[in-house]
Amino acid sequence: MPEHVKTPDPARRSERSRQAILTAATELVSEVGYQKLTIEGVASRAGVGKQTIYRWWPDKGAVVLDAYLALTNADAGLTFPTTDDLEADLRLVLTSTVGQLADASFARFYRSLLTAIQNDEKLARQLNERLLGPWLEATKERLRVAVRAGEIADADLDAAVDLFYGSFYYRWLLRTGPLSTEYCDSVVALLLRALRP
Amino acid sequence: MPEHVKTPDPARRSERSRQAILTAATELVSEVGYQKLTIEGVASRAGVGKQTIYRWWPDKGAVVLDAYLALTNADAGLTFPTTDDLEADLRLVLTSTVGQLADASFARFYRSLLTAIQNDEKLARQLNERLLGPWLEATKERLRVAVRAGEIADADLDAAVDLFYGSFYYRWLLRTGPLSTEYCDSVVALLLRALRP
Amino acid sequence: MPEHVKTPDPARRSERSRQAILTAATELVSEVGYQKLTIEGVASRAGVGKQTIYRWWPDKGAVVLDAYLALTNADAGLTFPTTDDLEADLRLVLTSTVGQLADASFARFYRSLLTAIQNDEKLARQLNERLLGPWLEATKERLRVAVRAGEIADADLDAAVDLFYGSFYYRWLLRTGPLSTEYCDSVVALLLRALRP
Amino acid sequence: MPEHVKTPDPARRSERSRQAILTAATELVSEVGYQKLTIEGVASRAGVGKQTIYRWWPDKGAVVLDAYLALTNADAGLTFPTTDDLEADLRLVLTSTVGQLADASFARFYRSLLTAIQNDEKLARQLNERLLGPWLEATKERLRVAVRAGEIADADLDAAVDLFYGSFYYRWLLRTGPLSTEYCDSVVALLLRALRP
DNA sequence: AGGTAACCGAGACGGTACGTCCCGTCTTCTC
DNA sequence: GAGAAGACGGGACGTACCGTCTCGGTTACCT
Repeated sequence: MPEHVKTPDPARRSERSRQAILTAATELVSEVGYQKLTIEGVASRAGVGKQTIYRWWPDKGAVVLDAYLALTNADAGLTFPTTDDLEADLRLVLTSTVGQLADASFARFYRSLLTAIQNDEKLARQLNERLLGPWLEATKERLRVAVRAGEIADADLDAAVDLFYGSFYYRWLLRTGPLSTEYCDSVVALLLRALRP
Repeated sequence: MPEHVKTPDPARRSERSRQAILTAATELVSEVGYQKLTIEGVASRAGVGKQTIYRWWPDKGAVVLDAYLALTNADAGLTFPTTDDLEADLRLVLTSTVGQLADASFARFYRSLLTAIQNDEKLARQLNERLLGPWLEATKERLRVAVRAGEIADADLDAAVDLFYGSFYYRWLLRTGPLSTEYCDSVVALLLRALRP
Repeated sequence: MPEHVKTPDPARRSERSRQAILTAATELVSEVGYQKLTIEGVASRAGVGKQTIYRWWPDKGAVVLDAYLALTNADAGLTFPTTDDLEADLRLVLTSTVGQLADASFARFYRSLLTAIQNDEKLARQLNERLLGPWLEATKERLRVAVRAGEIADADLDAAVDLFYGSFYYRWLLRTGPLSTEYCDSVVALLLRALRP
Repeated sequence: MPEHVKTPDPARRSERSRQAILTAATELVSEVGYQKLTIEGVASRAGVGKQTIYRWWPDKGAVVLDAYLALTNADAGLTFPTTDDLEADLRLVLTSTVGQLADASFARFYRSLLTAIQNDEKLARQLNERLLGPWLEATKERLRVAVRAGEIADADLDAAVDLFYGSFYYRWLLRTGPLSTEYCDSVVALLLRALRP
């Protein structure tokens, strides 16, 4: 497997350029959306040659993912709220997500990301590994705590977290209805009924 | 307000061309995906001038939506399975969807459509009016039947159908896990627990 | 020989664009020279898409050749001066060429053209057919008139015209010395000595 | 006028690199021609950093000139054939040049060089000083010998050598006709007629 | 003999232009 | 007047090189 693709040397990478590119991508995805975002636009706004982008990222999806992760500090640890009130914890997670998505530019950004993974399995895998997976695991861990406390039944937690987040994202992505606090309450209520011992 | 936009006369529209365009779009979206599908490609494959497409559709999203609707005969009535076994009915709906999505080219097509609506609110509205909305309503109607039969509690049905479909689409769109019959069973089981009287 | 290269239809060609392109090329080659002339620059100055250039010309050499021919009206007939004084006729041809080359922008243009043919045999052939060949033939014809009049010997006229023009272009292209009226006189004098009966 | 351009120290120059660069340039100009030769290509083939080229040569024209001079050992003395037969001497010079140009890779090289000087006056001057000038002078000296011997008239020798070489290069550079032994004979014959006492 | 300045290979960088693809509009000719 | 065909001005693609720069490493001179 010779692979003559001449991979660049990360040690020599310009941190200044990397930052400028991620910042430019973040701004542009908020301003014009993912589809209309162009590599040329990012390069120009970042004051960077196009090649510098192509050298380190395979396509614009990868740039946008990195920009999103940088923005949300995703690689830093994330913790699921864990008080002694399961219902309140679940409600908090949904309502704070509603709060984030109320910011139109964040919403556009996140929607872009989820659009991008539809056409790029590699990107989807990365998103899962670095963002969704850990978060789903944290959610399941919170539920396991509740199971051990006897608050909920020992059900199929994989399906449970899908019900939890899925109902929510379903509305948002397919735009079948508005997201509201009441809606969050309904979802949490139904989920807890499904999981009651 | 005269509006000089010179709208074409639908009476003179060529049915032959319309069909050819929808067929070409269907094939191409299966072959190359939504992002790489081009209006020029559709026109060429359909043996049609580009103007004929632009005359009748505003953009490629609308073409793909029409192609999808034509393919699934969506405008023809759709009926939710309604036997005397609610659990079986729900399970049937999910498993038959799993069956459809197992066809890679259909999956690609459907995924394309959902990608397209992320960047086009008008398209999202149309999809809701012509496809998702009626189907969600049919689902709720099935649940209302069960409520009247005393099989399930009189819960927030809007949230309930979101749990039902959402968990499913969440997995599929975000690629967080595989779709399987067992998974369908789990979702239905949890939903019924949430709705039991 | 199927040849699926999709050749464009000359009947639909935009004359306005063609003119704009040739004009822009003429100006740019005078301003910046052949090497620094870019297709993008020509397109931009002409207010034309790049594809419109690539559709009708294979490369910038061909554009520059056409621009030169349009400038010099070369396709219109050209006549070699033919009075009853051979020496004056020959001298006139050289001195008027000196005059043309004194215009720096014309000189740059012509030099560009001759540069271009060094790396493009096809272009060289076209230049010969449309410009150099007819002119060399006209020169030989003038000499044949003189032969018939008994003014000069019946020598190898091909070599004779090469001596005539070659000495001249040799100086100019290789920059071994300046072009002057006296130099023209010397060349004509030597040539006539070589050809005297 | 301090001039802070930091000129490199020729004493420390790597002879190995210099040779490798000239060799690589020679090969590449033969293989791909002057236009398609790139500094990066030369550096890569020579196993040399680009900076090492830019440090010692201003541009690729200069590299190619040096490569040509190294190839032809031009800086070593060159002598014009001087027997007691002027006609044979002249004929020998032309026919041996024909011989050299029959080598396609040499021809491409030489043509490249002459292309390069069209867009670079400084290079043209260097070529004249180091190659063309001495050779034209040697030719004129041979003719002066003939003048002193009474073999030819005391004409304008500058113009005479231009006739001699010009006719030849005119054909070759402008590709108006083939170079052959007969052609050489014709040129020499005409020149001698022009110069006969 | 050790220190240091310069050349060297390598190659990342901000750029420019390449030649191609497709956009959405416009024009021409046919049915 | 709708439609097939496709030229047009334009914008972005991903690639190739430009000429500059920065980075260790390796000489070669100079204390």
